[in-house]
This record gives sequence, structure tokens and C-alpha cells, in this order.
Amino acid sequence: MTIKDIARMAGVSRATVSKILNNYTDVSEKTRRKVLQIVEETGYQPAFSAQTLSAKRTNLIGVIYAGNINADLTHPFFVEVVNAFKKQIGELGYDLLFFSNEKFRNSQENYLARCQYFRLDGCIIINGMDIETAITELDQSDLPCIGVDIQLTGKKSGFIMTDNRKASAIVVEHFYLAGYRSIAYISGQRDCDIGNARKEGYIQALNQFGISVREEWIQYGDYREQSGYEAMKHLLKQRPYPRAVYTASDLMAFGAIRAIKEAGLSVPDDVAVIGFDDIHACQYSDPTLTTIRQNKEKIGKLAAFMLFDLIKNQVQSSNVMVEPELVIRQSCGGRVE
Amino acid sequence: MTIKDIARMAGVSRATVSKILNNYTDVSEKTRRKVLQIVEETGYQPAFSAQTLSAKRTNLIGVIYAGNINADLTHPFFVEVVNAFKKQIGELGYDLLFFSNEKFRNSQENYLARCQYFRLDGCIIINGMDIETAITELDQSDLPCIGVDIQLTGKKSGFIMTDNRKASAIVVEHFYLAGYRSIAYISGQRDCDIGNARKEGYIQALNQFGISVREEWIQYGDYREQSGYEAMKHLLKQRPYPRAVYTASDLMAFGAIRAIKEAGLSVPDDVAVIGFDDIHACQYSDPTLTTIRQNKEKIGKLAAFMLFDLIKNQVQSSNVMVEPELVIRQSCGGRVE
DNA sequence: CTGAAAGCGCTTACAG
DNA sequence: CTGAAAGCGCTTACAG
Repeated sequence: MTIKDIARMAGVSRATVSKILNNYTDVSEKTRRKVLQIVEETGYQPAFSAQTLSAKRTNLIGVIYAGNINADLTHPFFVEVVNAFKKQIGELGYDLLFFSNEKFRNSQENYLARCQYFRLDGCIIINGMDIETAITELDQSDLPCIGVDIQLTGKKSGFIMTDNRKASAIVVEHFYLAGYRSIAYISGQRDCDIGNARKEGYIQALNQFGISVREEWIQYGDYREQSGYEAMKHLLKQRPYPRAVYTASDLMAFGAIRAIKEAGLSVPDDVAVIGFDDIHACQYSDPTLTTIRQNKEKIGKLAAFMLFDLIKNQVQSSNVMVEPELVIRQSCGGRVE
Repeated sequence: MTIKDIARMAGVSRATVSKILNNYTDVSEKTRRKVLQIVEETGYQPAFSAQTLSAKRTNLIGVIYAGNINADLTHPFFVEVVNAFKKQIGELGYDLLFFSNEKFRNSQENYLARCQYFRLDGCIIINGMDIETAITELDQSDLPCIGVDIQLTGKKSGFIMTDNRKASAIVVEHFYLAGYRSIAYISGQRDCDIGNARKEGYIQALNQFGISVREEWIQYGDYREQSGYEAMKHLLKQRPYPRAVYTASDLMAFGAIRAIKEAGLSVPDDVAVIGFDDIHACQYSDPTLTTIRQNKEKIGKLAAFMLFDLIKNQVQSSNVMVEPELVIRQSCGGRVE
């Protein structure tokens, strides 16, 4: 069943059928009705590949998890963002193509070439560790791209992320108002942009409150539980040890809590802890974990609209910082030192 | 840059270039080298739409989250399965197309038509609640389909799921060996196939051990925390109340634990609990939760191979049950009644 | 081993 | 308002 069949059945030309299907206005109401009815009856659907070959757009958006040590589908933060993105971009009429990086990785990874191969209308790039240069190439091309947690700079690119400095400021302020003055920070890897933004926010906030920054109270982990555990052990060896700890991920907070308990101390009575991410387990841990929640819904939704505007040429490259929120539970205490 | 350009530059015909790119063998080594070199130099890539229009296959697999109340990308179990599936099917040379259901849903949802529109090579169908008839239509078509947690019956379809009866048998046996004789079950919705399989397994296992089944010890929830809490409150009102509880999800187990604690009782000393899913929070809850872990890796990977075989016509419709595993933590106790 | 030609199923100026 | 025709960029018999 092709457009030719429909044209024949309706007694019109293929061009006319095509126009009707694409909502052109210069067609008589009578012809339109007849054709539409036949389309309805037959259940005719145009073929994607023929449409794409002939027209330019595909209404297809690529989803790229960038980085060699790459966050995959299961990443708890990004999956929520991508889900919200998918919903919104779906409303706008786009489907999603997920590149399978496997084969691809073995050869030279050329994201741009793959986008061109499928003639994607745009793509969303999820940040990972150890970003490939192929991402830069894509970014600098004229394919519309939106980065999540990664700063894209191309003329047809934009990015969106949580305001990580702000998040740290909120945490430090919360600790400060609860009376804490000795506040440590367990960061992500030293070369992680996100972790560094959080660190800078932490330092800036301490300065603002006139609290001097102690280098030995800044530890580095890898966002995982074990690294938080080890970082906390280092912190506890110091005299005095910090009475409040802010970690760049919830998992590291869980690790820190484990270390604190092992030392015979209590959370939050001896050491207060605030994490980052608000993963599901925060509600069920002992104690329940105070943490920073990123507005994943909003990030995903905004990414969809920003990409759409870029595609429709309605806008220049844009970038947005989204407000974080502190979710207060048991782990952060509230006593005066 | 098209195949025409490459042909011109190499001084051969388009047909020859096409053959070389598609690994035909009836081409002289010399021509092959020359063409390949030019392809390399120019970075030429064929256009997906032209290839698809002309050939039949797309190397594209559709991912469908079925059901009106539909599990989305963020579902903790399915996301792991889909991730493993993506990796394996990627190795086999396929990319993934995620249908955006939004627009689509408003009209009559026609999965089959959409698959045909994109000329997908096959698809994977993730079970949800309240499955549409459009899924049946897809299942019965001759497009290769693999269902996860959903029994497909078409001649080109297969399915894969955890052996849910077996899982229940393992749980009941574990309780039995720990000395428990009064074992309750908190199920999913009454019309949920998965929940029912687990229920039947539970009943069968009780029978096997000569323990009589008490209808009032079977409660129904909706897999969420609150429903587990309420179901447990009902169970605790009974005299005697059960000393061991098996729930069809971890979240319901957390709800049950909350109810038990609220009643001034202890887990596992007064009531032992075993959940289902092994979500991340099980490791951090108080007490940590004993639970059934499904082999998501294996399910995803098998789904990929099964679908591949179906596509390549190497196999008839197949279906597989995957072994579950009991992960023992603190909540299940181990004392004699 | 190589190429001319038809065809895949659409869309888009263009002419009427 | 409608249609003939060219074209999108490939692949695939088929002939040589």
C-alpha cells in the first residue's frame, strides 16, 4: 500500500495525496475529504524512509550518553531527566533514537556522522566521564544539540544543569543556621566539572560566612559508597574532626554514615550529614538522609523545549541553570556546637 | 557527498561502490582498495533513508512500554533489563528506537503501523498494566517481537521472564527452614499476571510443606509502599498474626516494616520480612531487606539473542524462564517459632 | 569482475 | 486547485 495506490483509488495524482497528508491548504475541500476517507479505510501509512529521503526532516532525536566511562540508561539521575525529556519531546512530535555505542566504540566514534546518517533533527547529550573529542565535533556542527550537565558552546547548541554552586550554598547555609561551623566536603573526582562547581560553591559559601576553608576537610571520592566511607575515615582521623559533612552524592553519604557508625559515633548527634541527589534509598536509610534534590522533571522538560526551539530556529544557543532544593530529613541534625 | 561522488572519484559505477560497501565478494581486490581508500579519505557515509528505502532492513529495533498505566523509562527493574538488552543488541549491530507514546496515544494507538512506518526489524515489548489490544495485533503480526514479563504467542514472537513460581518456592522454603510456619503473602493487584504467578507459587509451596493456606493471610496491594503498609496493618489485626511475611515488591516490604514498627514490634524478631526486586534501598534500609533478585542482566541479554534469532529466522518462537535468586539480609530472621 | 537501468515511495518546484 | 516530472540516494537483478 503506497501513495500511488491511494492516488489511484481516489482518482487523483500522488502529488495531491501528498499535499493533503502534509496539510497543504491549496486543495479543494471535496478532494481532501475523498482522499482522507480512503486513507482512513485502508489504514495507509507513508513510509518513513521515503519521506525522509525526499524531505529533509525525520522528527527523530538522538540520545547520546557521552564519555568513555559512560553513564548508561540505568543512571538514577539521568534516567529521570531523559524520561521527562522523552515525554515532552514526544508531545512535540518526536521519537527518540538511542545509539548503541558498542560496535561503534570499537571503530572511531563519530557521533556527527551517525547523526547525519540518520538525518536526525537534533540530539540530547548526557554528560559522562572522559568525554570524547567526537562530542566537540558534534557540538560545533550545525546540528541542534542540548547538553545535560555538559557545557556545549556551538552556535546551535545549548545546555542545562542544576545550579551546583547554589546547591552548595544552600547546604552550607543550612548547616550554618543549625549552628555548625566545622563543615567538611567530600567531592567527586578532581577532574569532574560538576563536582568542582559544587566544591567552589562550598568554598564560596564558607567564605561568605567567614568560616575559613581547611584543605584537609575537602576529600575526593568517586561518587560511590566505598569512596565516601574511606573519605570519612580520613576526616575522622583529624582532631578536631568536622561535625558536619556535605557529600557530592548520596551514595558517598551512605558510605560516610557507615564510617561514622563504625567509629562508634552517631548521625546526626556527633556528625551531621547532607548528601546530594535524593535517590530513593534516602527515604529508607537509617537515619533518613537529608539531601539536595535536583529538579529532574524540569531539566528534562526544559531540555525538550530548548532543543525544539533550536530546531525551529526560534532561538540562539541558550543555557539554563535550574534551582536545586534541600530535602530535610534526619541526618542533618540541628544542634549548636 | 553521495555514492555518486565516490563512484566518480574512484572511476567506477555506483553499483560497484555499493557492492564494496556491502561486502559483496565479486569485486576485484584492486577496485575494492581504491574505493575503500576514497571512502576513508572523504569520510563518506551512506544515507540511512536511501538504504532503507532501497533495501529492506533497517537494523533498528523498537522499544515499546506497553500498557496504559505504563511503566516508563525510570522503572527500576525494566531499566536494567533494557540496558542489558541495549548493550547486547548493540553488539549485534542494532540501534534502538523509543516510541514517544504521547501524541500517538491520543489517536488510536497502532503499534504495528508505527513499526511498519519505520520498517523496524523487530521489537521488544515491556509489560505494563492494562495492555492495549494494539499489542496483540503486533504480537500476531509477522514482525519479530520479544516480550519481557508478558506472554506473547505469535509465530514470530517469544517472551522471557523470571520464574515467579520458583521465586515464591524459594522464599517459602527459606522461611520454612528457618522454622517459620505462619507465612503471609502481600500480592500485587488481583489482575496482575506476575503477581498471580507469585501467589500461585506461594500457595503451591505451602501445600508442599503441608502448611494450610489461610485466605486472610493473602493481601493485595499495588506494589507501592503505602499499600504494603496498609496490608500489613490488616495482617497484624489478626490473631494470631503471621510471623513471616513475603511481599511481591520491596516497596511493599518497606511499607510492611513501617507498620510492624508502628505496632511496637520488631523486624525480624517479631515478624520476618522478605521482599521482591532487590532495589537499591534494600541495602540501606533498617533492617536491611532480604529479597528476591531477578537476573536482569541475563533477561536483557537473552531477550537480545532471542530477538536476533527470530529476525534471522534461525528459530521458532521461544520462551524462557530465568532463575531468581534469594539475597539474604537482616529482615528475614532465622529463629524457630 | 563491472556497469546501465530500474526501482524503492515519497516531496517539491513548476506549469497549467 | 491539480498533475506531470524530476529528484532524493541508495540497492539489485541482469547483461555483458
